[in-house]
Amino acid sequence: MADGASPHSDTPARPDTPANRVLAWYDRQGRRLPWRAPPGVRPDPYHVWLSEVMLQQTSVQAAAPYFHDFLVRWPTVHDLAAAPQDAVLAAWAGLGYYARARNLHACARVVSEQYGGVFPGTEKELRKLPGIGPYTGAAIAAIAFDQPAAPLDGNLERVVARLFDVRAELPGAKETLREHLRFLVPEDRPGDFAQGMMDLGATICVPASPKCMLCPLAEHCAARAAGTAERLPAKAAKKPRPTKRCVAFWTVRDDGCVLLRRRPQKGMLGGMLEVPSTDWTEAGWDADSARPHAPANAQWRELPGRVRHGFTHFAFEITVWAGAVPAGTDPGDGQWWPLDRLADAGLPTAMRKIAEHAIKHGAVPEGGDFAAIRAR
DNA sequence: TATACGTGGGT
DNA sequence: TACCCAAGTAT
Repeated sequence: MADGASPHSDTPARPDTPANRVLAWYDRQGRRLPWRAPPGVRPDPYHVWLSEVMLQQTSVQAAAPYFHDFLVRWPTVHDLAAAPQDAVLAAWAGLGYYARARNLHACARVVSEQYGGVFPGTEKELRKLPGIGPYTGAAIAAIAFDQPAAPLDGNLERVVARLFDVRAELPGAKETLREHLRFLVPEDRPGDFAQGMMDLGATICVPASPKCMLCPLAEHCAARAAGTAERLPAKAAKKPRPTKRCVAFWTVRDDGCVLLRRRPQKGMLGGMLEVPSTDWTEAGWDADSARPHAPANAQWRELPGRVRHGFTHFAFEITVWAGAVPAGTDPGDGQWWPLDRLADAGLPTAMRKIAEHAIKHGAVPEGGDFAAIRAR
């Protein structure tokens, strides 16, 4: 809760520590985020948990609309726990890192069924739940339960590395950073301190061209004194990214349905719907090698161009074949999905691109009014 | 410790 | 265009 000592207050001035500077700065900013409770109000652990999972490796801007949608749809952890997994995955579609959605749902079920819907209030207990790792456990403990925990995310890594001029490479330097951070965390308002540090990293102590002139910690900052702030934290070099290719089969039934298939629970896009395709390989496919993988008998037409999509660890390049099949065609291990409800399928972005590509090239049933079909 | 795992925006 | 980066976790 905010109680920064005002000039007219009888409260003795707080010592000039980095934590107090961050807290004073945090109070001054008054930054509002959808999941942030007003000053002095203890936030709902369900909201804190939901937002923290959505924010894992994800920007505030991307997560915000999903956070809102989830709360409207599933106001309590019991509601989320009672939802079918397919619905949760579809609602998560487009946000990425789909294991988060599977773990979110699993976690909701544990909290609902084993904890009576009440999130545990300690880092240790939180860490046992699916999808809650070192960062998220500490963040929930600090923000929702006022525990003196020290969440260390990408923002904090950067702020702490600069504050102490830690030049060792990440991820190796992480424990060093954690040690430094431990001594900064205040007993009072640890949650606000954590959020203040994250805000600082997001708005002032940014990766390129940090705004040191505006920084409340500038006088304490060793990297600023040494002139190294701009290039910290140091990071290990990354591996080159291969390209994987496939042929995707856009299979349209003449009553206006398209064939989709659910992916296995583990691995890329686990549990999500996809456009059936060959395996994804670096070698790629020619017509003769691809044809046997088609999900149905049809006159296949290769659509012009390629769909390209960038994943974290490989580039994805898709050739789309379109084919029409009659009503009654066996979906095999897939399912027929009405084209005019494709937006409800919850396709991950790569698959949405394939669908848009096919629709753009007219691969829809003849006669019907499918011109306005939109994926997603 | 290293790798798999999405996506969109910024430079 | 290409790379970096974002409130990381699981294995």
